[in-house]
Amino acid sequence: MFIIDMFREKAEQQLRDIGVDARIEESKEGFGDFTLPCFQLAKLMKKSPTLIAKELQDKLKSSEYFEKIEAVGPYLNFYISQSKLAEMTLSAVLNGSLFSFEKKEKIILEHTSANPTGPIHVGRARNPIIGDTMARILRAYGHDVEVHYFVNDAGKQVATLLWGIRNLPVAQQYDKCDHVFVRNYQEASKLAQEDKKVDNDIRELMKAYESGDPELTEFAKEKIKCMLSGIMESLEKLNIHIDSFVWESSLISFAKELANKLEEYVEEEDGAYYINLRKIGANLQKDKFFLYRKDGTTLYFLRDIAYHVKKSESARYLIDVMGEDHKLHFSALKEVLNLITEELKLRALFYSFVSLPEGKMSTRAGTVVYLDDLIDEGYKKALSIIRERGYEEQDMKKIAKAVSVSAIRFSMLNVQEEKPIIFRWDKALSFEGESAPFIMYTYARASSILRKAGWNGSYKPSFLQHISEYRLIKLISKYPNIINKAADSLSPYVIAKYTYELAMQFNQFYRDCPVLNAEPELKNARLALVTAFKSTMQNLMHILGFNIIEKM
RNA sequence: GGGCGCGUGGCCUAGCCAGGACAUGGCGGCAGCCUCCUAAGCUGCAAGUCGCGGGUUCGAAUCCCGCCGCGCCCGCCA
Repeated sequence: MFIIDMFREKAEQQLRDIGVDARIEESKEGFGDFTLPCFQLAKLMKKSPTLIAKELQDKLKSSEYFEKIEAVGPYLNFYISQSKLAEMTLSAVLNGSLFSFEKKEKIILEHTSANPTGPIHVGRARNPIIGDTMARILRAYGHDVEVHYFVNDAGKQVATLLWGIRNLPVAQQYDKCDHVFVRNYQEASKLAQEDKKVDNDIRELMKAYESGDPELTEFAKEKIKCMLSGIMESLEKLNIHIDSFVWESSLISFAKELANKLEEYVEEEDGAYYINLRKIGANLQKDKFFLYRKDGTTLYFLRDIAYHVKKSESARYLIDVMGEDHKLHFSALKEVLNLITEELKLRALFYSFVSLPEGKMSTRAGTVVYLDDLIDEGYKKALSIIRERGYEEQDMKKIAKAVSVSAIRFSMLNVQEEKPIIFRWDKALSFEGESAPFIMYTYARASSILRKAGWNGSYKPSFLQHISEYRLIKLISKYPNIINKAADSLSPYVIAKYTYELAMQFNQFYRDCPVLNAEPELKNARLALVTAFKSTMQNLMHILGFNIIEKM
């Protein structure tokens, strides 16, 4: 059981011992640690809540776990024993048990899966950042996570890309494929809209490709790999790593087999085939989900079903990270999978879009900020700030890189996933206040103290009496609860908020409690706390995908 | 038109699922703090009809109903 829950349980036990069976809540700042509002009891006992609180206070004694139990108006407040909490928390951190969770399930988490038709832009970047962080959270919580990227090399978009590369001049301004071929893709899709013949050519190309034309397959493979490596290069800069790429084209024959198995639910319209979800009892805003075009080529819905069935063969728990535009698709997918697979846990982490102040991001309209450019700008900005502080050249580069990468990740993680984000340069690259550099700076302060102190490892927790010490300890003790919450609710932002809060609390401690100049016993106790903070922070920064640096 | 989500000081944001004590923090603004462990930090001040209107409740930012605004979706695209 997590430390803080143990204290809660002890408080509830003390209440049960005097015949009160109630759930206590966490207090607001300044009212102890736990509280029992007595309004409900007042109704039952037909007495005023204030009187009840007072009576309960008189019956309860302070204990090993609670140093004070006090009635304030209609509330009964419990104050945790500071030395007990300090003792338990510090030892849990220092022996590592605070950070270790029991082994859990095998999970396949899919994120990004961006079409390999152009560079990742800021609008899309929320997906890999959320997805990668979610994977790190689940791992920290004890799950065995495999991260997937579903490569769309089978749809119309890709046929358009291939047509564009074959039939239009290839620019040479960039060295990365994604920045080069995106122009061909843009131009090709524009032409396809204007010219029926181009559209037809692209459809023919798609048909030939799907039927397995060897020369075309080879060409496509090569180009898509190059696009993908450009995308991955961008993602790796942000410490985002994919374990496994699954190519859609490899699933086409399997997808067709599956479609046959679903025969009884499939209907035909003008030569195209769809699955009728009403027939399987689903109640969505749409019943017809098409599996095949009338030319016999497969559609994304069918291929995605096939992909999920494949995944379910190696993991019983699947998580998809995707934009809110996929909600209907996902609901339908889930309905179909219920027919085919048993005991599959399939969950989605949806996020809202990132737009620009002037509106939606659109590659074609040119209203787009590429991730590569954001990373470059961040690096430049960080470097210019550091230059004024006089570091060695190689340290400066390392710090600038760490700061920019972490700041970009944090700015995408620090908002609830379902809230839309309007991208602003100054906010995405904010280095002050609620930001990654603030967190990193705080960590560096702790590192600096420990570097100078040379602690021998002994400490007596009872020396930690200051309110700022206590608040820091209490926050550290909640680490497992926070990981638990983020993992179960699939909410990376919970970790971002907690990490920020922890850093903030350390800064209070830093201001109020000098470490190096303290009396020996107190100094040792504080060094234990600083060490505990640093370890906790290290875990959190790793989960957030920051570059961890000791000095800045 | 229907479905899903969002609406909290000038701007951004937490709390909402599991209703309770003065609504969390940041940015920006104003006023301060480096003979003392890193000032990317810290302190103080100004600034809020928690979109609007009803309801439930001893008590509503939180739950319910209705409305308004914004986003996304309702493709033989992915």
